[in-house]
Amino acid sequence: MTKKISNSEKLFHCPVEATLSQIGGKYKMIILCHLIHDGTLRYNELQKYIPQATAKMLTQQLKELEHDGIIHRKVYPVVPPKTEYSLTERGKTLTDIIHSMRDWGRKYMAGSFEE
Amino acid sequence: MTKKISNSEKLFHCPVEATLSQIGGKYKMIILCHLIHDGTLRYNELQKYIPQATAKMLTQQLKELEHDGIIHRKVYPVVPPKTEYSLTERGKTLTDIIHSMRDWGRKYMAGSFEE
DNA sequence: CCGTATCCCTGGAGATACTG
DNA sequence: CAGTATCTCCAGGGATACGG
Repeated sequence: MTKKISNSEKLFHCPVEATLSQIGGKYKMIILCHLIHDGTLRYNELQKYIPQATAKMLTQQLKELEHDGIIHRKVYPVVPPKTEYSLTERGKTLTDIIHSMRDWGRKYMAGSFEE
Repeated sequence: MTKKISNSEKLFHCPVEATLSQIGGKYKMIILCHLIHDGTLRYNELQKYIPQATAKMLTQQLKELEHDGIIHRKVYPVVPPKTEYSLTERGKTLTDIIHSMRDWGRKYMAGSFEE
């Protein structure tokens, strides 16, 4: 059992670094992109959207986002299991960033992603 | 001598991934942040701003950004050498993204970076 | 379905030394 | 000053198998 997870009390040299400490993880911005678009997503829906991430990676990134108060994890005690991920209020404040990234990709990387 | 450098012709699952393929590198957004703020910076000025990046890493990230047409590298043939980095027109289109990240950091990570 | 636990390997990245 | 060239290491992350 390791503690780790996240860098509170670390000092950064500029605000962008501080932001990256929260959403700079390998798949975090992509996760946020889909959550912003769809509102709520189940674990396996996220897997479908982000097939390049293994289950281990996806789980880890989700855990960190939850730990940092960016997303909310709701487990339904049913069989088979059901887990839903959604943005917290803090998470919703990241919408501007993700939207500007999405818009830039559409405009300047057109044709390099599936429409 | 390896070719590598950059992922043209790769297909992404969403526009955010495409954007990240250009500026997702470890220090790229931080480099851009400073170039947007200062306009033009010399190599050693960037080193001062980003001390956690080694010379090798800084050079590599700058090369990739140049290769992707995001920054411009101007070498002055003087002694001692002088090299200036600045944003290309394409690079300037990333201003929205970096500014929204900077603003978010200031607002929601206040106190975690040197003012 | 929604994850965890292990094993394992590679390439990302640091340290160091050197050059035009 | 502005980089390059090597060597090295370890931890980020993939593959696989299993558990509630």
